[in-house]
Amino acid sequence: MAERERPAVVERGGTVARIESALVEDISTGALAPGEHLDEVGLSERFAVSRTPVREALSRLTAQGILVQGKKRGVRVAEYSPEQLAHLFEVMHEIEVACARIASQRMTLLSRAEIIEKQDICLMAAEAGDLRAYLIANERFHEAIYRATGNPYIVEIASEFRRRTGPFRSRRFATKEDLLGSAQSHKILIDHLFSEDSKVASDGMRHHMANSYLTVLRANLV
Amino acid sequence: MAERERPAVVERGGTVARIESALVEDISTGALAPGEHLDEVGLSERFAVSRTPVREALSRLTAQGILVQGKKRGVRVAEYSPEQLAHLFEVMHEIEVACARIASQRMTLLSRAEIIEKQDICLMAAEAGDLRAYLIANERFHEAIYRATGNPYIVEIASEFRRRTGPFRSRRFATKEDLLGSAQSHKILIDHLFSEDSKVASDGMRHHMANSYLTVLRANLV
DNA sequence: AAACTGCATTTTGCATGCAAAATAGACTCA
DNA sequence: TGAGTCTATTTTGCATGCAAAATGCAGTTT
Repeated sequence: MAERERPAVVERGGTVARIESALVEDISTGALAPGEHLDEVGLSERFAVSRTPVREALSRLTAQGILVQGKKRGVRVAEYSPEQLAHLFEVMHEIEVACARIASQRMTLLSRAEIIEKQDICLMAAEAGDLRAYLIANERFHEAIYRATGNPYIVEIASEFRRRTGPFRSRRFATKEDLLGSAQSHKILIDHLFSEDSKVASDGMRHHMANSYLTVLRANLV
Repeated sequence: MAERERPAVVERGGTVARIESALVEDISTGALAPGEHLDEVGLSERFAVSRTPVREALSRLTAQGILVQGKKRGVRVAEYSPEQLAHLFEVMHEIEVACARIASQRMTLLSRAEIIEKQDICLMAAEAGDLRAYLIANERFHEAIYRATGNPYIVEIASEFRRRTGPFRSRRFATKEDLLGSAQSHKILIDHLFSEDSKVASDGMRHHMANSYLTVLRANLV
C-alpha cells in the first residue's frame, strides 16, 4: 500500500462518512476536477480501508448527483455542458432566491449573528489570499443563510446544489482581488437580507446569483 | 431462506438499482410505513441477494433522506413530526410553484400531450378505485409537469421531495371519491398550467399545493 | 420490585474472495 | 497499414467471513 491518510479527527459515523466528506471537500475546492475518474482501489489505499466502504461512499455521492457513473464502468466527478450548467444554476437560483425570501421573514438575532460571523471569516480568508480557506468559508456563509430559514430541508437541498456547482464556482477565483470582490458583494447581500422587506431580500439574492452565474460562465467557457 | 422475489423485468443498473426502486415504491405507496425498521438480512432474503447490495441500496436511500439511521443501529423509513412535515411541505411548495412558473413559460406541444396522457391514466386508476395504481400514476403526472420545465435537475429534486412526502400523501386517499376528487383537481391545475400567463400557472399550483397540504394535515394529525 | 451485572445473541461494519464484464494489447490476415 | 479478433489484465459487482458493537435476557443483589 502507498502512503495513507490518517483521520485528523475521528469523525462520527465511521469510515464511510469520513471518506464521503473528504471527497466532497476535494470536489468543492476543485482538488478533484469535473470529469476526473475515481479509482476504487486507489481510494481504498489512500484511506487505508478496503474497497467496501469506498464503494459505499462513492455510491452515496452518486445518489446525490455529485458523482456520475461512466458509460460502462467507473465513476467520475460530474461534469456539465454549458447547457447543463445553465440548468444547474437555474435550480440554484430558484432555491437561493426562495431561501432569501424566507430567511428575511424569519431572521432572528442568532441567525444575523451567525451570518455576520461567517462573513467575517470569509473576509479574513480573502485578505489572507487563501483560496481553499475562502471556498470553505464561503460555503459556511451561504449555509448560515440557509439555516436562517429555520427549515432543515432547505438547508439540505440548497447545500446539495451548492456542492454540485462547487467545482465551477471555484474557478471564478484566480487572484486575491477576486476573493475580496466576492467578500465585498457578500456585504451588499447581507444588507438586503437583513432588510425587513422580503422582496428586497429576494431581489438582492436574485441579483447576487445572476452576477455569480455570469462570472462562472466567463470562467468556465473560455 | 424464505420466499424470494424474482425480478419481473431485469432492470438496467443491476441488483442495487432494483432493490432501491422496489423500496422507493413500497415507501411511496405506503407499503412501508414511516418509522418502519428495515432489516438487512430480511431484505437480502426477499431479493435473494447477499447483504452487500442491500446495504448499498439502503445507504443510497439514506443519502437521499428517504431513510434515516436509527439512534444506535438500524435504518428506518423517515418519519416526521407535524413541524417537520410542515417544513417538508414548505420545500415541496416552493419547488412545485417554481416548476409551474417555469413549465408554463416553456410548455411545448409534446409536454402538453404528455401531461394530458398521464392525467388520463390517473383518471382511469381513480375510476377503477385502484389506490396503488393511482398513487403511481399521480407520481407520473407530476413528473410530467416537472419534465415540462425542460430542466432535468428540477425533475430530480422535485421527484426526490415527492418521494419523501409520499407516505403522508398516500394517507389522504381512503375512498374512491378521494381519488376522483384528486384527479378532478388535476384538471383545474392543468388549465392553469396551460395558460400563457406564468403567474396564473404558479398561482394555480400554489393553490393546488396549499389545498393538498391541508388535506394531508387532516389525514395525518387525527 | 427496581437496579445492576454478566453472558448469549443479534446486528453491524468492514475485509477478503471470486467470478464475470470490460478494456487494452498483441497478434493475424488481408 | 489497417481492420479484426483473440487473449491477458484490470475493474467491477456481489458473496461470504469475521470481529466488534449493540441489544436482550436471566440471574443476582439490595
